[in-house]
Amino acid sequence: MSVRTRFAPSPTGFVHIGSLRTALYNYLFAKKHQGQYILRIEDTDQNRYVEGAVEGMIHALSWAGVCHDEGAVIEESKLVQKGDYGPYIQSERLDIYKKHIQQLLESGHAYHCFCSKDRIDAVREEQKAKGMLPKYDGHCRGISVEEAIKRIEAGEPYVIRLKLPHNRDIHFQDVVRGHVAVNTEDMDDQVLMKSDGFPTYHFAVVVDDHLMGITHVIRGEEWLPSTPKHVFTYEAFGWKAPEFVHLPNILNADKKKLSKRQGDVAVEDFIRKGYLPEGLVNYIALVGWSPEENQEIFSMEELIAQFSLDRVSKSGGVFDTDKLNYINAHYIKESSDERITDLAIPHLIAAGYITDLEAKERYQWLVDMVRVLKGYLSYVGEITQKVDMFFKKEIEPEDQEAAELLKLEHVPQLAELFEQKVIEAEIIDEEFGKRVFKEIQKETGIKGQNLFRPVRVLLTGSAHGPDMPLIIKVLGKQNILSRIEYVKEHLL
RNA sequence: GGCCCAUUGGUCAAGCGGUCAAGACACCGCCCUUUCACGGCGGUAACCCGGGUUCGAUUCCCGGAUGGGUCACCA
Repeated sequence: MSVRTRFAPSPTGFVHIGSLRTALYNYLFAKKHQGQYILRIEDTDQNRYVEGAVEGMIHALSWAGVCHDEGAVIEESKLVQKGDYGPYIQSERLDIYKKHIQQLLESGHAYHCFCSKDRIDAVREEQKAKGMLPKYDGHCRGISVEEAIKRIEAGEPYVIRLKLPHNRDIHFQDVVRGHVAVNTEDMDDQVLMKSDGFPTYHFAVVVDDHLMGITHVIRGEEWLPSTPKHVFTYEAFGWKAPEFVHLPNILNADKKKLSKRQGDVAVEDFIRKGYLPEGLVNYIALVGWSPEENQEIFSMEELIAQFSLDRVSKSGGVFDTDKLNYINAHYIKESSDERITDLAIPHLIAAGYITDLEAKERYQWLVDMVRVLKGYLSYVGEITQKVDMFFKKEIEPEDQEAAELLKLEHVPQLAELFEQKVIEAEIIDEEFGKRVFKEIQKETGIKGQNLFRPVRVLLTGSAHGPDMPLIIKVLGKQNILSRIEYVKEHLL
């Protein structure tokens, strides 16, 4: 039987970085085994409906290159469903759940519960006060189907609960944790169908995973404690349970579950900042999984080829932005100048450096600038912090070091001579930069750091930065001349 | 608190009874470079604590400690 995996998010608005990894592992495992990877939307909580969330999530996932074979997809900007096991949106499967809950009711594995919220709360309070595990007390367990029907017809609200046997150990094998057993006394008669007619997660996952032929349930470790309920439900249906694979959490620097308070957790945040999909995916693949060989940089194809569930870690890993940056910087360096330029333009516009129109008119110039800066970026959005030297009109020494360089006694002479060379130049390209330094050196005897560094400050205000000839080329004649004029007038 | 899970350098992690305990990020130093990055080379730095089992435990077992997860008509 071919492998079928699924990523089943609840459409609450964005894709958490941990969810991306879950989706990725599902995808990698399926592809590795020539199987299918499915996207199912778990929208059984009507109170949590968020407009456009599904579209947003699909967008983020496809940005990352984690593409599903079946499920909700966007075609011609419309949300449609693809595959033979649909619908893939749980709110469209209500009749399926109704049919299946009936089966459990008939087999005695589930029962109607008419307890009010108040009663249940009171029971739980009392249990807590006594130091007991708060759980449903089984008040309605004994209600017969006939009585239940009567009460339902009378309009009483109800839920349907799973009827757990007493004191029984539920066993299952988790692919990453191994054997796990939980006693039913430590479990609750979980609500399967809510009073609004929607299934709970615990019921819908089991029904859907079975009906959709899912062979491997790969999900976050927060589901580990509720897996016994699912296992029991499979059993109640007489179904074969899939393999369970519970992934360790991704943590904050303080080792707590990655949360919004402490920085970026949504893949949308990383897209916005200008991370490349290859970078994020490559990094995230490495938190919770390690390859056999000492490899760090992986394309999606390589990940697919090398991925294996038995190399998934058992314990949570801290999300390390430094390492993400390192990997992302690698991909930025490998990318074409045009690609990075295209990504950089919105940032440059937002920062007010260029307008929409200029982005088009001066595109080639922007590409040249990006070529100079590319090697300095961890993520594309960072470019707005590095680009000032190409846009500013007034050169002021950036720091003490730059100011000192400008005070050297040969600087006026240097400025004069450099300006002259630029005025005479036909074209200002990289070669010009290289040549002019040689000429000045020959004519004046000024050389090495004494030559390059003051010129750098003269032109950029900074004592450090990218290769001078490159900067000279990007700056161009007019810029260089006006900058030297400014410095001569104000600073020398 | 009950239950479940985990524990190798600051971080990600390899290791699967005998190793000088890999590698990467970060950090430090050197080289390259007019400078800063990049790159290259090198360095600092770890098996949570007790008991067992064994000729021998980071590796296996049991306790403890610590951390995390979970205890909803949310997923």
